[in-house]
Amino acid sequence: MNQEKILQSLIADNLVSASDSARGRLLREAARLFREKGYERTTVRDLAAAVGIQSGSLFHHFRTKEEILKAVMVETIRLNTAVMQAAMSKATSNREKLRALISAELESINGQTGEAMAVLVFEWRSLSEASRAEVLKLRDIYEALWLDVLRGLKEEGALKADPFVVRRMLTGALSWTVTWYRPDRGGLTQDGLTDQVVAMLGLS
Amino acid sequence: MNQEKILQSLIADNLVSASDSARGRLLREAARLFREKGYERTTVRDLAAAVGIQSGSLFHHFRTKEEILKAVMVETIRLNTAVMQAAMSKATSNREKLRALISAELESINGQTGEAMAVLVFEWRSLSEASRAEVLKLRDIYEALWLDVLRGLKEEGALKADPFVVRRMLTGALSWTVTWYRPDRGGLTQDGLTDQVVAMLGLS
DNA sequence: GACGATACCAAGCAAGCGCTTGGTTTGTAA
DNA sequence: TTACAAACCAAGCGCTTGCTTGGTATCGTC
Repeated sequence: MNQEKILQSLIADNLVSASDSARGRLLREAARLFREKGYERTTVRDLAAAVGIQSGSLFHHFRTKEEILKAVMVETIRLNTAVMQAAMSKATSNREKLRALISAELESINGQTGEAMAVLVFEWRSLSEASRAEVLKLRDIYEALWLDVLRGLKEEGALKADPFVVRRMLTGALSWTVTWYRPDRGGLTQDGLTDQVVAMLGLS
Repeated sequence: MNQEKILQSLIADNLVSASDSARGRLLREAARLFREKGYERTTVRDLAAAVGIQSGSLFHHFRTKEEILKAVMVETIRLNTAVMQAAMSKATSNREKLRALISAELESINGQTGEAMAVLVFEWRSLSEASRAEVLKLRDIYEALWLDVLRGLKEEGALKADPFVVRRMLTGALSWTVTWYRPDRGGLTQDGLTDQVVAMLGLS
C-alpha cells in the first residue's frame, strides 16, 4: 500500500479532505499561512483571500477560525499515522522498524505535510482546551507505534537510554529539522539525514 | 565564578536587568505570560496588570510591545551565554565539556530562565525582521561554543555523525524537554536527564 | 423547469487591540 | 524649598479582528 492509496482510502472514509475539494484547498492554504505567519497573525480575511472567496464565506465551511486550525491538525495526524503504520509493516527487525519510523517522520515533517506538521508543533497553544483533548487522543495512537519499537530495542540491549525519554528527545530533534533542514538546497538528502539520526543513536 | 556573580556583573554592565527593578519585573512577567498564552494572545493590558500599572504606562518603559519581546530574548541569551562559558571553563576534556553544555542548556531551559527560553523557541515569528537579526547575532556566539566542542569530539572519533547536524538535533531535543520534563514532579532529576542524553549519544 | 440544497457575496457590527495624549504624582538632589 | 525628571494615570482614538446577516448565484435531481 503506497502513500497515494492510503490517502485515497482515508478520503473515502471521510477522515481527510481531498486536496481538490474546497475544504481541502482551504486547509492546505491555511496550513501554509499558519506556518508562515502564525495562527494569530493570520486573519480570516487572509485565509479567504488565499482561496479566492470573501471572508464571511469561510463560515459556511467552518463554524469558527479555530475549527480550521483543529482540522489542519487532525487530518495531518490521521494521514501520518496511516503512512507510518504502512512504512513499519514492511520492516521485520526493530532496528529496521525504527529506521522506518524516523524516515517516515522526517518525510512528514519535511515533505508534503511539512507545513501542517509545523503548525502542529508551533500552534498548539492556540487550540482550545476541547480541541486539544481531541488532537491528543489521536497523537497517543501515533506515539504508541514509536514506544513499542523503542521498548523492543531496549530489551534487545541495542538501546541504552530510557525508551520514553528517547522518544521525546527524538520528537524534539526531528520536529526541529523543520527550522533548518532544506532537502532541496543540496547537501544532505532525506535518507542521509535519517542515517545521521541513526548514527547519532549509535544504532548504525 | 558562580551563576549569581555572573548575573551581578551582567547587571553592572547593563546587559541584563536586575530582577528587582521595574524593567526586570516587567520582563519576568512578560516571559511568563508570553510562555503561557503566547505573544499575540498577551495584550499590553495583561502585561500592565501583571506588574500593577496602567496599560499606557508600559510605553514609558518600552516604545512598542515587540520591544518587550525582543528584550526578553536578548537578555536571556546574554545571560545563558555567560553561564555556559563559565560551566565549560571548568571542564578539561571535550567529553566533559559536552556534558557541561548539555547540563547547562537543560538548566537554562528548565530552570529560572525556562519561561524566557520557551519564548525564544516558540515566539520567534513574532519578532520583526530587524529584531530577528539582532537576536541571531547573539545566538551565533552561543552556537559557536557548541560547535567547537562537537568538532573536537568528531576529530577524536568519539562522535560518528556530523557535528553541525548533531548540534541541531540536540537543539531540538533539549528545547523540547520544556514541553514534557517536570524536574519537580519526581522521577528524573536534571542530572539524570543529562545522563540520558549522553547515553543516547553513545558517549557515556 | 421547478425545487432545494450548497456555495458564495456585500456590508457591517461589536469588541478588542496597540498606542497616544495631557496631566498628575513621586523620587532625588541641590 | 525648590526644581526637574522619571514614573505613572485616566481617557480614549483609530483601526483591525472574528463573526453575522440577508440576500443571490449555481447546480444536481426529479
